[in-house]
Amino acid sequence: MNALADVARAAGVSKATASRALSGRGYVSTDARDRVVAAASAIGYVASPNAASLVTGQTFNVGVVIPFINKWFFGEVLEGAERALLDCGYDLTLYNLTDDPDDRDRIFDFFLARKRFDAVIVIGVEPHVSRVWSPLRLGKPVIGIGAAPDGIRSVSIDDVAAGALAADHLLRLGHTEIVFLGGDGDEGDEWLGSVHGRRLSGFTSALRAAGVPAADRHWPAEISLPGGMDAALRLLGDPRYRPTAIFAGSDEVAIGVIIAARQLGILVPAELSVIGIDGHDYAPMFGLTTIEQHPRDQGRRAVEILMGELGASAAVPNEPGAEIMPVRLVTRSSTSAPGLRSGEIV
Amino acid sequence: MNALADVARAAGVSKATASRALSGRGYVSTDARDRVVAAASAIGYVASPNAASLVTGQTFNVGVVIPFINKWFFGEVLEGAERALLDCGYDLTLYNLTDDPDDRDRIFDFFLARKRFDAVIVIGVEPHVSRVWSPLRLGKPVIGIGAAPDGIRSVSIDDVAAGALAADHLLRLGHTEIVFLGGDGDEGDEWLGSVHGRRLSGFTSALRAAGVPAADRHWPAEISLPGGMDAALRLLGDPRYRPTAIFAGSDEVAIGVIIAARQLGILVPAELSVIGIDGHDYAPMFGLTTIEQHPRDQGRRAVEILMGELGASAAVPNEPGAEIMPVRLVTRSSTSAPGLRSGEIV
DNA sequence: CTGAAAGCGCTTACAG
DNA sequence: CTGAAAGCGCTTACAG
Repeated sequence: MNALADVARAAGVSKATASRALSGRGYVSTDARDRVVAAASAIGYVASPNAASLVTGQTFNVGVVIPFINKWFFGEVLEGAERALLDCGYDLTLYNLTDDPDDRDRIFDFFLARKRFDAVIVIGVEPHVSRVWSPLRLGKPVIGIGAAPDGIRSVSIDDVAAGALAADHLLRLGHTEIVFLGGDGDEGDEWLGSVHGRRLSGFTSALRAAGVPAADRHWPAEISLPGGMDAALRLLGDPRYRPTAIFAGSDEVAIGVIIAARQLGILVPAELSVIGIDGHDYAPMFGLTTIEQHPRDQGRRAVEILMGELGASAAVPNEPGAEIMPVRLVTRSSTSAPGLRSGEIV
Repeated sequence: MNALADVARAAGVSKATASRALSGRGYVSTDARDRVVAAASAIGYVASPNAASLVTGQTFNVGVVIPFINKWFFGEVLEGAERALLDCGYDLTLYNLTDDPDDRDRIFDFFLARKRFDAVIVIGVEPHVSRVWSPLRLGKPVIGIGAAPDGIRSVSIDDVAAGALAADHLLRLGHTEIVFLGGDGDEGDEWLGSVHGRRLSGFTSALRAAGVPAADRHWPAEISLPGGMDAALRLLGDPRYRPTAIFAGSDEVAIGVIIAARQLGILVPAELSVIGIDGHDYAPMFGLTTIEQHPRDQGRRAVEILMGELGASAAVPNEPGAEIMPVRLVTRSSTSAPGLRSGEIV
């Protein structure tokens, strides 16, 4: 029954030697190793990682918590992390965290707490979550991507700087009537600390620095293509006030804005400039100017950091710190100097 | 050290009783159970699933193989499967299968083969893969979603019927110049057995049944929004031949077509009707007529089937069979009777 | 209903 | 370089 024992017997060695030969740990003569490997493949030996984990304490398994799968940023991060983990021989166990509070408790306190993971990656979990859940109590390395609970290190872009960069691009083109589209309606402290809140705050600071009125620049929008479209239809459909430029909190929102503009007969960029954040796969086909980031790299980088820590036993686990990944302004055809406005034509 | 022993001692019972109290298996007096539960939470006991798996043979973990994460169908299936598994107390271990052959071997023969999973779900793995890899040799329940290697049961829509349904819709509107956009360029046997090949074959059969010439109706397109756009720009940009309708193999391709048409100044549906397959989240905002399916339900259903088998030890594992999920024609504004063609206006 | 004991399939000091 | 033995943290017949 004991599979390893069968291999050992067939190879004419002890279980200990068979184990060493197969795992590559410890000294084994070339001869013995060859016999063991041959016996293993002859028998069709498949290892039981559980048994090994039980004694070594290592699971070669990382838990990943993600709030969305079918949104571009999250899907890309997940692909990047999966690839990097696989390359290191690690499994990725996926938890899709919904808004349901019971769900959160179950994932955080039950699934993640069990001794099944060497480390945990939390994607897009906002700082304020630390009020109800501290990953530190898991007692294992944790890292956030995009955002992270307070006190947990993270890999992300500088959202404040990205917001300012987008604002600067529009200001430099001569826009002053700019609206930020994205995130919740309430600008409570929690929201201001979130990814989209930080993008807004960078944007607002840049406006102020340029001497442009910065109040009431925020229109809420669900962070998705339909969400961007809906918000833009409401915003642009109101003839009393129409901005000359929109800064969308994500490319998905920005593309929704462009589609809404087309539907309303508003020319982009002549009558409306649109800039996003992401570097979405679809950005080129819509000519979208954007602040480009590389979520796959963020996923990969987070795994690298985790691996460094898991390998070097001397390292301090969960040393706080934020790894800032680069962004870049990519100018396409959705932004230009403010031109004619339909209101003025009519 | 032995965590369960600590709990047992604190509760004044044996490890056996503590185990029974915590797992809910076997008889335990209410009194003992309460003491054990109290002791466990006082100590902060966290179970080691590995140890339990080692003796029971159950891992409460399902391996999921998926070729893409950031495509709508696949993301939805994954969300549906994840939710269903979580509700059953199962973990989902994710493997993103790329085109790299080394990758395939590693995932199929190493990662999936280990005794870490109670069952395996393969998403969108085409029939011909069975020539190089048979899931049956895993010796555990396997199920496919969307497609499945030969000999493996699956949950999917009837792609042939869906293709015919789309064709019938266009034929009924009066179209005869119809092109199918999707899938590879080569129509080899392998491809014809794939999801998009089956959609094409249903489409072709329907044309023939209606007495409409069915040869050379297939234009290759990468299955994505940019892929649909590129293919449509080439197809529609050639003035020598322009169909009055396009049947896209997926909604992503269809939306790409609509965007290409806009860019070329071709009116949809007046000059070009477009129909897709999926029921993508973005379909409504583009007014896309489509054959709607529900990938989340497919993910959920596959988990149900697996759970039924894992629960009932009497059940025959891997009994072949295809579970067909319903589709529905959803008519929106992207299809109409064929009207004026730009070529004719000029 | 409860406990002592064996054992799940491995790995790892330890002694040789 | 190799093997006998102990043990990782649980569960499960078995006998009571």
